[in-house]
Amino acid sequence: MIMRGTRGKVSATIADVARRAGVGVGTVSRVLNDRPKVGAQTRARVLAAIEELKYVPSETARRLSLRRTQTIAVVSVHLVIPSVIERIHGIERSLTAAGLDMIIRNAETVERRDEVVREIARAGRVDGAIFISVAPQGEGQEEISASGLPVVLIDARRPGVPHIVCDDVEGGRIAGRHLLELGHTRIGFVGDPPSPRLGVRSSRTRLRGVTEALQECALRIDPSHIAEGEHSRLGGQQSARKILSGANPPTAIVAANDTLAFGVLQAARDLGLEVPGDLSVLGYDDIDAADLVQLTTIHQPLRESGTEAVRRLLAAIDGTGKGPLRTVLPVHLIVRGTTGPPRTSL
Amino acid sequence: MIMRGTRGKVSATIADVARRAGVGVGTVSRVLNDRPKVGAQTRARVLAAIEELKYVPSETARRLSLRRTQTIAVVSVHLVIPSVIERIHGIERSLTAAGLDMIIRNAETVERRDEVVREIARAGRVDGAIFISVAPQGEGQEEISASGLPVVLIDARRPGVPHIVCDDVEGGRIAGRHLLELGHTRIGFVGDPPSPRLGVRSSRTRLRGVTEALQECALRIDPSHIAEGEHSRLGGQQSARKILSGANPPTAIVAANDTLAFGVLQAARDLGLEVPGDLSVLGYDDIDAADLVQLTTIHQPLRESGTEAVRRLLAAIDGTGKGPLRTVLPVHLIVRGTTGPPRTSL
DNA sequence: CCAGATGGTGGAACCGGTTCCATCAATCTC
DNA sequence: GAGATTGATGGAACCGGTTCCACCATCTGG
Repeated sequence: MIMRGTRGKVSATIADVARRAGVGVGTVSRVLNDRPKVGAQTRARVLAAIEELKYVPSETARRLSLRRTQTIAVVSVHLVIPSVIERIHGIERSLTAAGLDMIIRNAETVERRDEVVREIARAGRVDGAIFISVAPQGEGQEEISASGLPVVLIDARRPGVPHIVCDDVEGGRIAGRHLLELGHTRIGFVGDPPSPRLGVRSSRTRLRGVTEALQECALRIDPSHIAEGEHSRLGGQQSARKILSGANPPTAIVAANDTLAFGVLQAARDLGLEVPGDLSVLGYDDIDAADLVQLTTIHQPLRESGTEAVRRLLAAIDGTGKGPLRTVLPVHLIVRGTTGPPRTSL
Repeated sequence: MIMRGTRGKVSATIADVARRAGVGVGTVSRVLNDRPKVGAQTRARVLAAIEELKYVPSETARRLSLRRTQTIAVVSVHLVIPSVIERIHGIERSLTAAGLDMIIRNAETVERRDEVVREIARAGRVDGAIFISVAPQGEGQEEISASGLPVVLIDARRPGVPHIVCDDVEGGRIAGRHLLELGHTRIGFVGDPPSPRLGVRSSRTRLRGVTEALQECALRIDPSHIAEGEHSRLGGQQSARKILSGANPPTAIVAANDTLAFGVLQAARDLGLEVPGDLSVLGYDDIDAADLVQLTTIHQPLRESGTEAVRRLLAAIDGTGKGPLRTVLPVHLIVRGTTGPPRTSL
């Protein structure tokens, strides 16, 4: 048994307004959309009728007629990752300002992602989509590009699709240089699981930056000082333990994100290592909790990445200029308490 | 210049399918909605036509026709509060499972809240709304209740509106008892700003629980050991500093949420107090970061509160039974490292 | 003074679904 | 075997906007 529109009073329609004002529906529509060619008195009469009837246009009818949903989809990995939340926050603000709705879908697994992508690709569900740290791939990508739906990626890259990224290589370099300047030479890296998962590789890119910084000093990372694991505190902890229990452990570890860095800190504690005395730890993202535990980290303009993505998406939807395929946002170092000179060099 | 539906190929409509299958639109609709009274062969033919045309029904047209938006609104305070995020996560899961869309609006200020409430109250925007730690008030409340829109509140109470809350009094009691059992007698409390702001009072309710626990032992809280400030780490820090700098400071502090508790920890560090030796700190929420800093806290079923809210809202939308006006979810204590016996009693 | 512009206006057609009603054949009932 | 019931089906009407076209006054220039 389905209940339909029975609740509340049925709101007035544009026809009611037209009748009340003694004009045609076309005229009311013109008034509503602030279009010219409406006499001053007529306009006043229509406005009065709208007021009296407490008329509010039906968004749904408008959408059907305009063939625009006024809604954009945000697809992200697990909704609890702090950096993702910050980005969504930026998106939300811009979208609201533009009078658009946002629906959120999360894609924790590859299967779920493909399902979500397919759903979105269906014509008419949304006017555009923003992907955060996920990118459509394979069949899903084909479907979505065939549908012509405007898409912008954040923290992900895919040939031919506009994307907003932070300068991950530079971030890695900055991290590496900071540790080098402190006197570290044995530097480790804890990252996300590698390749194919959800189509994002920022972890690897940051590693590349670190590597480059070391190369400038003719140093390199011992392969046994690199570990990759699940994007979680536990993952960071396990990776760090593996690295630190080796024969000649590093004196500093760069983590691909703050959550992993927290795990590294935990591992250090477990092993009785003092931070930063015995081990320096450097995170990435500068999420809220980083300040809490005094984590030195690379700050990314997370919220800005969201607003920028919206700007690009709206331009694509309106057909107003394409803009560059890639927008790179700057990052910078925030020194707190988890990095310092290595004990041996004191 | 407005671009209309010009991008991508125009997708097939139900009429195209009907023509292709050589049946009427009514029949196609019946097949689509899995309704009976369709012959087996006819159904097969229709399905074949759908397949051939890659037909996907227009959600917008469906909504207009059904007079249902298949969308619900989630209104929350600041989108960065971790407990809010967790709740939204629960909501998102349930809603997706039910095939509904969710739009998120945040209401950081009273003005913004009223604006959002008004927007939502407009008939036809959404089928229902969930408020998290905010509640419509005043004119907005009237408008929304006049519109007959189903609403469920989480972590907020308003007469006559169904709401999901955790047992804040009991949580406060549990917190109080835990500290009493450890031997504390001078217990302080750091909470959110008091009354009218956004219409939520859980901070005060938790305080009441603590007070009750103390009363069971014929103790009470020294009024100078209570402080209320902004819901942020800084707020907690300032409140704690005020309390701890008094003449006869407490040996333990209960915070109304984990974020405030982090501020309290910071204040303790600033003042050179050892935790839990000189000061025990007890949080509330059990957010992710609580584990990170080994904060003893009261665990609330945050995600579950979201799923429960959706369950209630869907029931209200379908008109299926009203259910109780108030649903209270249980809480429990998680002992970690920030609480211990007071030094004086050792 | 008249053809042609132009501002203002009404309303049909359309967007793409759902639903209800009329119709018709097949089966059931007594 | 006539009348009633039931299953299957087509299609018009409807949901509530937007847009385009036809039409009517005015106003303008020649």
